Amino acid sequence: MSDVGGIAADRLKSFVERIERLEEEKRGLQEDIKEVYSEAKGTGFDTKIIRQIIRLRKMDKADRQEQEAILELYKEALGMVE
Amino acid sequence: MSDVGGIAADRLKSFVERIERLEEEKRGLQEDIKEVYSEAKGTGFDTKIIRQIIRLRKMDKADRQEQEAILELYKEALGMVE
Amino acid sequence: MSDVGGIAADRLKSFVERIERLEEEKRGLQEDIKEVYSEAKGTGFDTKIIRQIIRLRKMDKADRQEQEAILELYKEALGMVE
Amino acid sequence: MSDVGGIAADRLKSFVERIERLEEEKRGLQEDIKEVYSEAKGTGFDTKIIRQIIRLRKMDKADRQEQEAILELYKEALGMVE
DNA sequence: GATGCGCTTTAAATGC
DNA sequence: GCATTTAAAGCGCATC
Repeated sequence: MSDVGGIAADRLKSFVERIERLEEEKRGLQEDIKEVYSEAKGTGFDTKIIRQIIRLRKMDKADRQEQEAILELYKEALGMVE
Repeated sequence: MSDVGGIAADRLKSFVERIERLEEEKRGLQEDIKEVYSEAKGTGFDTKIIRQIIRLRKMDKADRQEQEAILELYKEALGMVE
Repeated sequence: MSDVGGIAADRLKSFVERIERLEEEKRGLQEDIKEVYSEAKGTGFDTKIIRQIIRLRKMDKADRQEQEAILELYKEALGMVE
Repeated sequence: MSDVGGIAADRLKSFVERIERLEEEKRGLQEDIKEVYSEAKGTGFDTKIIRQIIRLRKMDKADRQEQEAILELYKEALGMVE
């Protein structure tokens, strides 16, 4: 039986291993994503822009506009606009 | 057919969607991991400890690999490999 | 004297330590920067926007315009503008 | 005097400039580090090896700290600290 | 000798 | 506010 210093060692080990396995799979998907970007790049696309596109599609439109408004304000404050 | 402003819109769209799909799957795995932590917590484990164990195991592994890599480099440096 | 397996151990050590010292200083500056951001935040500024400002100031204006142009193009290609 | 669109322009400017100055210094240190690597290379060392040594020393240190942290956690878990 | 590419490192953003 | 995750920069390398 597996009680070590009041800790259920077997259960703990099981949790740790499950997590490690899932993380491994996750890493695999990350690789896949990287490959798609590579492929896109190889086809002549700019991956940085693709990333932006994906981010924008994720982002709520209202949020986006607010962000831009604040930025404008700050730019004005610094005389960065004519 | 799909050329918009000089850009192969179809291909671009395909890349974007593939990435989004993979990211979706990744998010799913992330959820799973979170659930395992929850479960562990529900069983009375401290997730902070579990996280640290996992980090440590990862480091140990990386460490070992580094050690081997450096050994290789030295062997090369000393002409011990052809 | 310090020749170990054909390697000038003393010299090597000296290089390593110099680099580590410089990296230490660099880390110190990074801390300082973080503190300035904290202070700005405490004064009510939005650090995310400050970061953007700094990035923009760094960026060559021409680059910026080109980036925007490309982004526009891609957005059009995906029908993200009306 | 410095209120522009509701923003304390002077303060903002001051923050931005402080950060830019610190970043400049940081860049200087980065240069220095690069030079040390160059010098080492000029002396016949393989910079790849040096980088690996440094990485390894960093890891060892982090590892040690992790070990201690986890030990602390376990001690806590076992009620060995007040 | 320059350019592009991939990888490592560093910075920024997100989520708890 | 901290820890994790994601994005961008910088660097060295290989190639032409």
